[in-house]
Amino acid sequence: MTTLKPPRQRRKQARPGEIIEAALSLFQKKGFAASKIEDIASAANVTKGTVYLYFPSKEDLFKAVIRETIIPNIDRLEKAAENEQNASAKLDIVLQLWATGLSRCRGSFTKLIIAEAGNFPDLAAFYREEVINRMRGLLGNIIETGIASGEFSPCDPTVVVRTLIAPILISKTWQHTFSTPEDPAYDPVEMAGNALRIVLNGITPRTPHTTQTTRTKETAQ
Amino acid sequence: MTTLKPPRQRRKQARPGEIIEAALSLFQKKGFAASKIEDIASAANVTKGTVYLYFPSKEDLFKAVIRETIIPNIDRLEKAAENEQNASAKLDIVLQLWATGLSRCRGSFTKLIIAEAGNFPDLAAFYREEVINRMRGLLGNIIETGIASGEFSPCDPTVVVRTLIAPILISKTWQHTFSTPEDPAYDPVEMAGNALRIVLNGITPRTPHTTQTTRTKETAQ
Amino acid sequence: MTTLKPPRQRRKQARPGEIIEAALSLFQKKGFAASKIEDIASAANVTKGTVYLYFPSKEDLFKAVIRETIIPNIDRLEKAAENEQNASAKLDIVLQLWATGLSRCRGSFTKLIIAEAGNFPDLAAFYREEVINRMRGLLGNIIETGIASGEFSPCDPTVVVRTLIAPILISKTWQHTFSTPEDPAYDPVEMAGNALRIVLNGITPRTPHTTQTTRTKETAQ
Amino acid sequence: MTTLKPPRQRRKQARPGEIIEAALSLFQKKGFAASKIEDIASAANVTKGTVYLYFPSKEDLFKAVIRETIIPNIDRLEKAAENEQNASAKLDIVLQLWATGLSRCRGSFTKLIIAEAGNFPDLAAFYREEVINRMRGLLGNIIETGIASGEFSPCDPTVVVRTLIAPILISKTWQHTFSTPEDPAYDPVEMAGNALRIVLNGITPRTPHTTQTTRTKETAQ
DNA sequence: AATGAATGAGGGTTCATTCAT
DNA sequence: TATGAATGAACCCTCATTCAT
Repeated sequence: MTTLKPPRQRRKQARPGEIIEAALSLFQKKGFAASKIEDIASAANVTKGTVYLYFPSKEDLFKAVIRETIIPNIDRLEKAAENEQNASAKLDIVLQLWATGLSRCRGSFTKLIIAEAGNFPDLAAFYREEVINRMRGLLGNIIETGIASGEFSPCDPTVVVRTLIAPILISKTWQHTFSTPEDPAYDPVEMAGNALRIVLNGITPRTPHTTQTTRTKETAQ
Repeated sequence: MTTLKPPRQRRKQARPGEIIEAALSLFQKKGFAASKIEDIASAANVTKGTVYLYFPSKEDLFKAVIRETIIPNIDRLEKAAENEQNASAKLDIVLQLWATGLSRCRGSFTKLIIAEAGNFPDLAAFYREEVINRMRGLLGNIIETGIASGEFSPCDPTVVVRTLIAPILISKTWQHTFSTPEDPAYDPVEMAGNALRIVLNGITPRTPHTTQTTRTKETAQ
Repeated sequence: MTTLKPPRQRRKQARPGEIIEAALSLFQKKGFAASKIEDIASAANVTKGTVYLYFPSKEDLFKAVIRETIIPNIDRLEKAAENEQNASAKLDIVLQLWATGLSRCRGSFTKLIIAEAGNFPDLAAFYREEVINRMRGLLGNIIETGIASGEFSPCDPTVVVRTLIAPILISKTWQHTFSTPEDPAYDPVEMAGNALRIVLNGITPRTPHTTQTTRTKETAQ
Repeated sequence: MTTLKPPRQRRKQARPGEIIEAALSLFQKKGFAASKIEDIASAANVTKGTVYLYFPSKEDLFKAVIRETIIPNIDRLEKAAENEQNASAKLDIVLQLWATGLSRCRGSFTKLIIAEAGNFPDLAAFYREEVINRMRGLLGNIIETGIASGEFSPCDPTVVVRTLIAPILISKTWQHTFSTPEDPAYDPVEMAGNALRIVLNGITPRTPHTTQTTRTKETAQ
């Protein structure tokens, strides 16, 4: 088994991955400019020089971090959607999986990308193509299917997609920007559930003269 | 007439404003840390030293930018809400005005704050107190009023507020992060209208056989 | 009377003097490098530009301060010595007057000169000639007179002079260097009295028939 | 042998010492504020950055200089005093050793501290505690012992200590402030001997019938 | 004669990058 | 392959000096 290899050997193979992981963590926590190569190195249990052995510059390391880390996740969401029958259920599973992934992640990738997009325009473009647009397409298709089947009212899918995505992204981003012990951010998973419910049903009472009954009972997560 | 004043005098009056404007632009374009005082200065057609003539430090300059740029807008929103009768109208006017302000603004403060919060906690705290919390309170109160009057279904105002705010913030943030000429971001004003409509009504058909009618017609900007 | 002149007029004449006085005060308090032209200016109730009207540079202002301030004092000491009869009395009056002058002065000139001698060698030379050497000569002559008349033991006047001067200079300098509320420096006047007493008892012949023995022989270097 | 070690290694060990030596020299020559880190660095044959590799700030470098240079000397003085029998001999050995140390030292710390105390109170306090107060205590204890044993006349030890210390400090300070080739300062060692002799004869009880003879003739320089 | 807005060289400090070992 | 000592460009900020008014 690989785990039985002598540590030194394992290390050699694993070095670049360990450095990327350490860099990811630091970039998420502090942003690109504020993450020092030396700190990344010591988080990966190597020294400064070693980082430069594998990555020609800090910027290249940053790009490697982005490329290695995000893309694999989207594939899973697409698979999951296919297994559901109706549009609501598809929306639900995609949003839940996505939010759960975000929630488990210690830092915020979105935040990082937002922060550095100005300084790394090509990275932002890469992220838009590979992540944002794929997510938009996935959710947009589900909405369109729902409209076609009468499950949803006629509406602009693009708008709905953005209204669904935004609270989740914001909740995760907020968590690393403004949350304090007294005023914690919502968890992305919770926020995803709430957002989907509101978007599906709205907050205006359905029947004009009916007392609003059970509507919000599902709110409980 | 002011244009007849000697240039030196005119400058003296105008300098702080010019510097704030230049700083706003650069901060939004590159973030706080990555904006060099020297670049801000030359964007304002002065030299480094002049910036320090009016602002004791880079951080103070940043706070001045927020104070001059954002806070006055929030005061206006609070006034506007008071003039409306029902909760929907209040929400509508507040969101429209807010989004219009954002739309006119060349950059995105939210993006800036998100980007720099980790490294400059003071700035983030200042912004949370002076901007975020005031917006949350304003919208939250409107929602509560609406619930009390039966205009809205019982729901958690905090959640609704975040669901309303998020798309607007995201649309503005996106605009400075990912938008390209071919794939422009939604304008905040448009997004605000859409988000309010969706949140008020939801996307699930109301009466099984009713056509969804005119509600969305004002959507077009 | 001059005090009846309109203030504006008086000011104009007095400007350079007022600036020199303010500069003296600040230089003594903070040293040359740490005294800002702007502070000197506002201590003299003028603005920065005005200082440059009278003194071409900070360094020139410093030199003017030295030249205008110290020299007049030495003349008085020489006069005072002439009025006393024996050498002890001359020493006493000179040291007391000198120490009193130092004591009244808020800062320490000696300290200032010591501090800046390295950066202003020509000023140090000027001070050595005009102040130090004149003081040494004055005191040295008194000692020599005293030796000649039998009032003092035969000794090297130069050494005695330095032993007399040092504690006074140090006391004043210390006051601006190390003294704290709990551990205040001696006043120069007090120190001068003590030093003279100790030195006099050392060089004044005792009773003619006592043998002073070997006590200090090991002292020789 | 150490000289065979690869230069890089040797350097690593030697760097801090080389930097301290360079700093000592520059601090003494130009004072603390006027010594640029870059100049210190190039005097030690390194660059600015290297100085910060070993010392976190200019002020810390200064403290290190004092610690390495002065404090070890005081320890030696205290040891030396313990080995002598009577108070005069203790004073003699302490002053001689101290003055010899000062004499060998190329610059004057006292001068440096006097010059910078106002602007860097921390440094002055550090020096007062670690150097001045220890010297005062050491000498003061010896005087008190001598008074108790009848070796000295009753007197104020504090005053005597200051009268003893002052000429030595001044001679060293003068050397770096006013001395010229034609008018050199007394060497601290010589000054210490002279001061001790003068002070001892003042505070040592005489015998009524001894003639004070030629004792001080060797004093002549 | 006086002002004070504006300048810009320069200092302390940080940190990505290099390179001898 | 890995190290870590050394570098030097760049940033924030200060302040002596200038000059239009």
